[in-house]
Amino acid sequence: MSGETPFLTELQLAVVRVLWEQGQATVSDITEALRPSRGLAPTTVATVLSRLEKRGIVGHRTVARQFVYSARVSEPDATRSMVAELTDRLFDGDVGALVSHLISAKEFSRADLTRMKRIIAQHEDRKEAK
Amino acid sequence: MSGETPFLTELQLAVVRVLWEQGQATVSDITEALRPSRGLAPTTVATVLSRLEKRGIVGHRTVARQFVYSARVSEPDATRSMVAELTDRLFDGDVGALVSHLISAKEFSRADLTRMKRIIAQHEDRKEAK
DNA sequence: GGTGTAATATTACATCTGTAGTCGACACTG
DNA sequence: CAGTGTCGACTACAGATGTAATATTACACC
Repeated sequence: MSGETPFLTELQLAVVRVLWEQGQATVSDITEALRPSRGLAPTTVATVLSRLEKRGIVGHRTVARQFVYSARVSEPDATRSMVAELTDRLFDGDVGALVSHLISAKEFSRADLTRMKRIIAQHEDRKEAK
Repeated sequence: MSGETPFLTELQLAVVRVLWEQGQATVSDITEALRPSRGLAPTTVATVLSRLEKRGIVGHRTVARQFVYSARVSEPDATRSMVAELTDRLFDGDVGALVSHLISAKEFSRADLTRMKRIIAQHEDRKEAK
């Protein structure tokens, strides 16, 4: 189901993010939203959108002669598949290895570690309860 | 120091991995190593290698008229930067958010959670000792 | 010293991506 | 009805990547 892993580039992600945030948006809406950070031509945004549509990442309906785009992939799903993709590539799918890497690789603050422990504990509780 | 984040594609990673594993290797060594999984032409491997060299990911020295390549980027560093890249892209650099996502997104086994806690504890000890 | 051989260098080409210009259609304004 | 502004469609083009064929070159061996 659902289809291939949508791996989004920085720009693609920026565009889809606007859709996630606003629910739906026209080319100009998105161009505007990205103006501060990117300053792209409307045609550029349009091109990106049609390519994303070809991949099934977004869809559109026409309203008053204008395309109103919306995301076809939820943010959680996209995030999940991208993280999964990297986990596969780098850790052969072993999520534990990723976590391990995260913890040992970077200098984590005591607070970070505490937070993680809390997150883990919460998850355990949820499991427990079930 | 060190430079830009080396984001490696699947193929590039496969090639560099051979170098990480074998320390150094010629084009044919790598072609051979990847034959089972990919079956690439030697020229393809050579092309990939020279492109990687242009990016500073690998380097070579000439021995008996043959190029002996070796990685210029360590596996830990490459892994780190790729994970960091994704963390930035998806979680705005918040590693805790990534961990949180990992834990809640996937069904982790009790064992996984335990393992994580152990890893965290170990890390804390190391900090403590310091 | 000519030749075959092995390895590198060069060239090729399709696809994807970032980025955008231009063209054509249509609706609204007078 | 003609002019004009808006939008999407189409075209363009450079750089990266996957994939490889072909050209060149430097040796080692007769």
